[in-house]
Amino acid sequence: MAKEIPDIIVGRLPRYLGVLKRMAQEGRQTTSSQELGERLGISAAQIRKDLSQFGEFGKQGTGYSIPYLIENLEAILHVNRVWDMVLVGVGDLGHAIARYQGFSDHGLRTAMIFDNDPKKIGQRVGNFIVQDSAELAEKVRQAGIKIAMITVPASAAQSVANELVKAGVKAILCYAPIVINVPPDVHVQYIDPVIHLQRMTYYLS
Amino acid sequence: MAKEIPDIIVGRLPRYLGVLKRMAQEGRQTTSSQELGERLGISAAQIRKDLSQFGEFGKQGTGYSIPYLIENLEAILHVNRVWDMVLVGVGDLGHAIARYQGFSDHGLRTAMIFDNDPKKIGQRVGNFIVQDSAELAEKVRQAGIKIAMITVPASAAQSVANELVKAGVKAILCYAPIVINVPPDVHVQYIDPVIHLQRMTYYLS
DNA sequence: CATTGTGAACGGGTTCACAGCA
DNA sequence: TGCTGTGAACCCGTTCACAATG
Repeated sequence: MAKEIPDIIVGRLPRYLGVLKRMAQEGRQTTSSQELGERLGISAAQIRKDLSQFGEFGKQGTGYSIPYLIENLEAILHVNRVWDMVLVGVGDLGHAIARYQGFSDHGLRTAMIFDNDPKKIGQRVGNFIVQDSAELAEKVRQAGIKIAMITVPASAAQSVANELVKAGVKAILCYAPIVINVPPDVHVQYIDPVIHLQRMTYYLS
Repeated sequence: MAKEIPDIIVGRLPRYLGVLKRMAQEGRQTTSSQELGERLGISAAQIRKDLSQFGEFGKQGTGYSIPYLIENLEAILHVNRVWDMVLVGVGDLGHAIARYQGFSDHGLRTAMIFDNDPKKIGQRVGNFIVQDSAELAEKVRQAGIKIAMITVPASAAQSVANELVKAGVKAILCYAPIVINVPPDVHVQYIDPVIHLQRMTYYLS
């Protein structure tokens, strides 16, 4: 792979993959850039151009084989394997994520959960026993975990992130409503409902 | 307001507002485009240009008054009031959102919650009694609610969205991992952790 | 004949650089 | 002097349009 893929394209690939998997579940075998575009609200030309960055997956006149395209996208995104993840912060949201069933079949698996509240440590949540955050760095490094989800309060998020980086984590999904500082080789994504909601209130009278 | 503001700029405003509010809590009175940029990972020029779309909020040599800029951004985003929201789907995630304390102080308030599971209807979750989805459209319209959060399974999301649209909702935050179809005057935002995570696995060896 | 893959054209978002002002 | 606001330049992502092809 000589060429650098723009991040904005990478960001669309999981969406393509998700729609394709749903189509596969519906029993579909082939699709076209046009149909994908309609389902996603993206132009057909854009989808073709995005996919063509990684190879020639389609056939003229026929379109794309859904299983074949899924297979290739999973390989591109490195989800043709299972990534263990660590969850830090077992409040209401952490609780929900710990029990979430939607990661399997997408190359992701919650492997361990941590909290620093003595009342929570040792308790069972979903299929997990809440472990002590004090042991986070050691346990995470030992397990070779590279992906983390942070659901602690904003005030604790940066120090948790520091621990995770120390433990060798390279990708963080942060639910705390702050920007965290990490080394350039660590990727961070944010999920904050307030941001999304305020983006929409702009358009409300 | 003669000019149309690009959506990509609108999408950044809530992030500016969030950082400014945190600065205000820290007791700060003024800031600069450079400092904002460093905190957010955005160039100073971009922040100045974004803000200048809406007026001249800064002072040369001094920077921006934090309270003044907050006030203006809140007005622009229409969060200088409180928007009632409806939550549909009281699973683990809905449960967490119903109890979430992070909406207040941001112009947002969960006002009612619904589910179609007879075992959940009538139960108390947070400060709410779970109401029957069958009454959703009527209750939501009567309350004049314009914003909804959907936390039902993917298979139910579209029909819930249809009900919400019927009830006059104009903004939907969808946690179900599918694209929903709505009229062009209804805004939709999606939150799906799998999308964010797979975007990062691309960069992992 | 439908649909892909892609070079070229286009458009718009970002950065630059500096005048203007406290 | 320090920092904003902004026109101009630049760059990059998107769309267009069509040759290629099963």
